Amino acid sequence: MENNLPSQYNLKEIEDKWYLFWEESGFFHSEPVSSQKPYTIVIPPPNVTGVLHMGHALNNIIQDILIRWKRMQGFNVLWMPGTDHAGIATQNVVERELSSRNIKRQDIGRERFVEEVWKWKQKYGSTIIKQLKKLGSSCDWQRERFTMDEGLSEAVKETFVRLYNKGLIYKGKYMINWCPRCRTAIADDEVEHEEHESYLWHIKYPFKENPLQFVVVATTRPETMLGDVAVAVNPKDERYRNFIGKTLLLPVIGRELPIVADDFVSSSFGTGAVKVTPAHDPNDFEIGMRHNLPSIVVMEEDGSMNVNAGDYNGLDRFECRNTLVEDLKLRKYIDKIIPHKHSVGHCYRCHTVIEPYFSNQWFVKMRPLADAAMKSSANKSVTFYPERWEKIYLSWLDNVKDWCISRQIWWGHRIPAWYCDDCGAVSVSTNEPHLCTKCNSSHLKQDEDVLDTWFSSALWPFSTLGWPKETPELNYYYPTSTLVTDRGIIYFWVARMVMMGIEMLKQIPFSHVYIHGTILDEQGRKMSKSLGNGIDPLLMIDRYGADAVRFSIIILTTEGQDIKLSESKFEMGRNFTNKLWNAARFIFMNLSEEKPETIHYDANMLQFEDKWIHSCLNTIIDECTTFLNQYKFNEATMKIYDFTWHSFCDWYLEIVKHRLHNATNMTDKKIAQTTLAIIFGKILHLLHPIIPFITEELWNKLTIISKNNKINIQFDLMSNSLVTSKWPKVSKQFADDTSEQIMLVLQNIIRAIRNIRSKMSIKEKQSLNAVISYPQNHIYDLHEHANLLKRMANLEELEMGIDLQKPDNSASEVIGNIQVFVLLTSILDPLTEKDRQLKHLKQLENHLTIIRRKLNNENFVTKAPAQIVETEQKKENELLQQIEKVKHILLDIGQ
RNA sequence: GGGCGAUUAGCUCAAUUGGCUAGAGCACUUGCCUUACAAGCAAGGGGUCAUAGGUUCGAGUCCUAUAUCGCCCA
Repeated sequence: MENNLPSQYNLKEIEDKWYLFWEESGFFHSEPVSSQKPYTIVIPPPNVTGVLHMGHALNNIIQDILIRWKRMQGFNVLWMPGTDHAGIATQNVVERELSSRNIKRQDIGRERFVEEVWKWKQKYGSTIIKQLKKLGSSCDWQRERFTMDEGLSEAVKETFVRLYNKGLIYKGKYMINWCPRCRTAIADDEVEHEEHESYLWHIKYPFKENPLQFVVVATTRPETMLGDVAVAVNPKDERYRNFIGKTLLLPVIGRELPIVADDFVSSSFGTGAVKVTPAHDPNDFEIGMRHNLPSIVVMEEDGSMNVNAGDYNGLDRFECRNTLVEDLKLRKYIDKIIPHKHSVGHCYRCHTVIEPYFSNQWFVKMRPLADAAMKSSANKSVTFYPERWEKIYLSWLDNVKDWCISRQIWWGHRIPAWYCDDCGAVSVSTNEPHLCTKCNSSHLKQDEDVLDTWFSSALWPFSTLGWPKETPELNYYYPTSTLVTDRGIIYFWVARMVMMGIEMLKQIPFSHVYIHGTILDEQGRKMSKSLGNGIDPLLMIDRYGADAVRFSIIILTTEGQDIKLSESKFEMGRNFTNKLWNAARFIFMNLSEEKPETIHYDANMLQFEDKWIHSCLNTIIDECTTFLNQYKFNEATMKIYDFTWHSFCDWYLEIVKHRLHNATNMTDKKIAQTTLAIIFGKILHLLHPIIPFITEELWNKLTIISKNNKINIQFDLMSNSLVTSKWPKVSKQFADDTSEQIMLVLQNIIRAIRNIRSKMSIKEKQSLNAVISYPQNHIYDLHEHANLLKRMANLEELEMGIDLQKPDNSASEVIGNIQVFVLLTSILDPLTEKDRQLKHLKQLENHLTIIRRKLNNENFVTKAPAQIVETEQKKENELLQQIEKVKHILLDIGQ
């Protein structure tokens, strides 16, 4: 076994090797075991067209940490992976690919097109899955699911039919959001609103009876006027009261338009008179309904004007706007044009301007579903972390409108509704019906449309477990434990899963929802393809290693706060993994013996520093576990980081070096070696959920070296993998407050001496003589630690005693009630020393002022808790003593 | 227009829910290639906690305004 590692950590082969081993060992696979408690996470399924970006990375790192940690805690862990079919996005991708071969989907027809998509999926669909593996994600890949799988498609049909039969799904002609580029309807929340600088066109509509008189209407979308059927005013508006019921003529077209009164019209917007275009505006649609007005559709599905647009037939909607406005200007119908800022809806898939469109679509009736979901929040069966997201989720549920679920595309779950050619009846069924349920005709045609992808995603927590079949998995793993996601899909996905879970299974789909932050670029902008400001996680993995990427990301992740990321941030993770690697190098080098002997590792045989590091470890295990329970990933990580680097490496390793290198007592050497191995082993355990690869590599080396050298590292289970090993537990026998406090004093003394060295420009290699004086009542016996102090501060001679005098020509330091004097004779620079002491004095006096300000305040002494007052008084006392000592030293220098 | 979040060291962020002299990482200064690690070690410097009021014995933390930035909804 090689005990010499290279001095720099080389990750590449290690990561692939271990991932393969874990997968082949079946560590990630879970089967229902009734005697064991499950812990389940369903992955937010990435788009099958997707490529891993930083958002995915963060999302999956968090899930993997939870999963690996719970697995180590002994839960039967299932992380259910998979992808969704991303109807519009995938169809777009395949259409684009076909068009490069000069093929339109209409050319090859629906069936062949869908075949092409499946072919594409077979070829490229696993890209993101492979990337998730690179990240180290410990998903149960044997259970990988896809929303278009047969089973999941059954779930979709079953849900549709049940909701339809219950009256919760209906079809009808309503105003929907139409994307002229994707040529499909989309849901309300798939529309992204943006502020646009545009104009408000004031247009004169002449009276039929007197064409020289006008009503001026203001509009932001003049091209829609071609579909106008009325002009509306507020009934309370004095300016127009007399015009109500009169008729106007639509400019250019000449259509007759009644003037109607409607409360909805705001008198303060524009002129207070608005054109009414029921087929192209949701508010106008409502007005149209109230006044029994017709709807005139003036556009085609691709956003071009249709025959109803008269001379403008065939023009694109924006071209039409320009031409029409020019015509209106020529014919003197424009009153004025004023700049106007307003919000314009865009398709969230392709960013095309959305057209409100009057269309026949399928809808889910949301009110009853949303009410049930709101109830589950009220009784705390679904909890959000951080909790503020609950309010946002609830307000969406509270205001939700019916959900348009039909999409005019080919890739997706085809709506299980059949229309009878003969009687027109609709049959809705999970199986294809052969006869019309109403007239028994066999001339049936299935609905052409497919369902919104989110409809199938909403079923993900149970469709992946086999529903609608009553599978053992469904019984065992549902409801799942935690859902981890970004705030961006609280409405799209989280809310809909809760609604569907409650409706279909009468049980919430998960009890915790953890909402993490969004990854932004250095300037705080969202990362996007169009801005080109994204950081590719795979490139980062390649450069820094998956562990470094995971570590860096997670240490930046604070309680749902957004994360500004730049490549340099990954250096932190790289540096830490390198540090860990080198600590291992040192340890492994020092564990080997020519003739290893077995000893009994007994708490009574431990040296001071051994007890100290054990005690610190105990605290860290406790804190780390608590923070993970609270989803405070960065705090947990910081704690282990700090312990590993600044307690274990900076102090413990340095202190035990002499026991390893210049050992006279072989048993004591073995104690040091065993402590090293035990503590380091626990560190690897604690770090494993965060940085699984390097910890696994080092753990395996550690166990082998320990075995070969008869070092009993005392783990319950000498597991061959950290994946299946046990999460460390606090052991009370090692709790040792006293050692921790003494070490703090020793560290302060050592730092003081090193500081003197530095200020007096004395080389580290030059050993010094020192005197330590402490008061009669000092609680710790420092004599025991003389050797430790001598080695760590590089002292030749060290004298210790009660109330010792300051030797001549010495630099001093006051540390609480202890005084350290470093003998410098010829090297002492009195001016430097005087500066040091004056500075220290000033610090102490400033502090004293602050304390006294409190203590002199009668209200503080009487009203603050006694404990607080007491500590302040204690501080005052200590400060006074220290100040006195420093003054004394200054006096001495002065002489 | 409504809601939420942010504003703390040059930069990126913490601060255990009101109580040690506000802490890290990076950057910076000084000295070290000390046989684990220069991706490192040792010692340092650096903050009017956005602004203005208020509550309190005590405020970075709670309340009320204001400013700036970001996100969501309409």
